Amino acid sequence: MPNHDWLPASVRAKASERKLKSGAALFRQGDRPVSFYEIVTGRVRLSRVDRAGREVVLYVAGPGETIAEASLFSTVYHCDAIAGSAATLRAFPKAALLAAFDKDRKAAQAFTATLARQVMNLRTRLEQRNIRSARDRVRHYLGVHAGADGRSVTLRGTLKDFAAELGLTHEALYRTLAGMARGGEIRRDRGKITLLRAPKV
Amino acid sequence: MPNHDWLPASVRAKASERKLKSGAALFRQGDRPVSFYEIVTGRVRLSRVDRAGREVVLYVAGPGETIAEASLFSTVYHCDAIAGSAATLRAFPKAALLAAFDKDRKAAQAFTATLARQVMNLRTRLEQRNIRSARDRVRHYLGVHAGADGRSVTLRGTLKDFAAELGLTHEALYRTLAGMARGGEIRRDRGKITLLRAPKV
DNA sequence: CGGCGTTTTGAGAGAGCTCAACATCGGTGG
DNA sequence: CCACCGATGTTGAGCTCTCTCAAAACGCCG
Repeated sequence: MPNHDWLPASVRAKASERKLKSGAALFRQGDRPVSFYEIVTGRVRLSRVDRAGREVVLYVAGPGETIAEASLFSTVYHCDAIAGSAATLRAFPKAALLAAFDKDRKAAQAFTATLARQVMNLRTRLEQRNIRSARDRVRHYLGVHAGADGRSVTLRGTLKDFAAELGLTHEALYRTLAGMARGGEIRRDRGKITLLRAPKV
Repeated sequence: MPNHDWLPASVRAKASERKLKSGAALFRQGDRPVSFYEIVTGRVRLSRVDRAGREVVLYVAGPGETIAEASLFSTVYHCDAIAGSAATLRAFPKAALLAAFDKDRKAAQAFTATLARQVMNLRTRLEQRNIRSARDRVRHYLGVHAGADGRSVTLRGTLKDFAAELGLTHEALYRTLAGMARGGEIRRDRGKITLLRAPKV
């Protein structure tokens, strides 16, 4: 979800880069939001600490994803943001963003549209996680992400990344893909998966 | 997430009720969006049909949830909406909504804020689904949804509903809650769960 | 060549799912 | 008031599937 689509130039001009070491905090619960962040590289996890002192991870965001959208509309962060690896981020000042939305209705609408799309994407991923079977989960993914031809998907990262996105261990995914390929359901060639025939119901 | 918060009166006035029989389509992929819907009762599933003719369910929406947010900003629906049971919906004309946002900046911002909150909620639920252990999933839920005192949660619906929200079978949830209560970790009294002590790591 | 991360395959165990039976509760009507 | 009924709540037993731990082949880069 590249944000270059909807971020007005006036805001993009005010963006600043920020680097975090692994384990460093971008912000803490209770801090006042001053910026909105896009992750360029690395991972940042959003988490809360419960009464017992245990960390509850809410989300792990990767490259291309944004965090703290909702905080744009609230006065404090309601969770911590901690780098899970060395990470670089782009920070967009909250004030500049809100000002831009106030002046530029198109920008505001584009931002809203982006959020609406995110909502639908997240719902789709949520539905996927309801599927227990690794094979059906892969099928669901292929059905949702198939390209224009409706039969092939190009993977962005490694298979391990793919496994994480599917919420499976990489071993389970390897086995599942191998099994589907053996059964003639899919074909794999370096980062691309093609649906060969309908899975037997 | 009651939408009464952000829907301006001018739009609410234009809302119309609509009833669907089980299996009836609310809209089909490719249709032009004319309305934005809130589900009052029943279930509506969003799905696509892949080349092989198999239905891929993207999401199942229940009472209180809204569908087709993103379609407000696009010219065609990109999935089907089909009633999974007898359902009643409230329809808000797309044109009225957009017009209201254009006139009333507060309404537009409120809508955006609602979407932003939804994004965060969905991310939280997504993270929860990454947790395999039923017990840890319950703990995560309690940690996230604890009330002001940080130790108690009041369930809205039945335990079966709770199980569905957690993505567990109701049997697994019964057993887990019983086990946690037996171990002195929580206390249950009709629809309310209280955290008694920190779970042993 | 040597090291590191990804990909792949193996074996075993645990945890939740499935099927099944039963208890409980609230509403409905005779 | 009681019998009936459906839905929720509860417990039992077995099974399947993924996770976990382990190890080896493969590819890439210094």
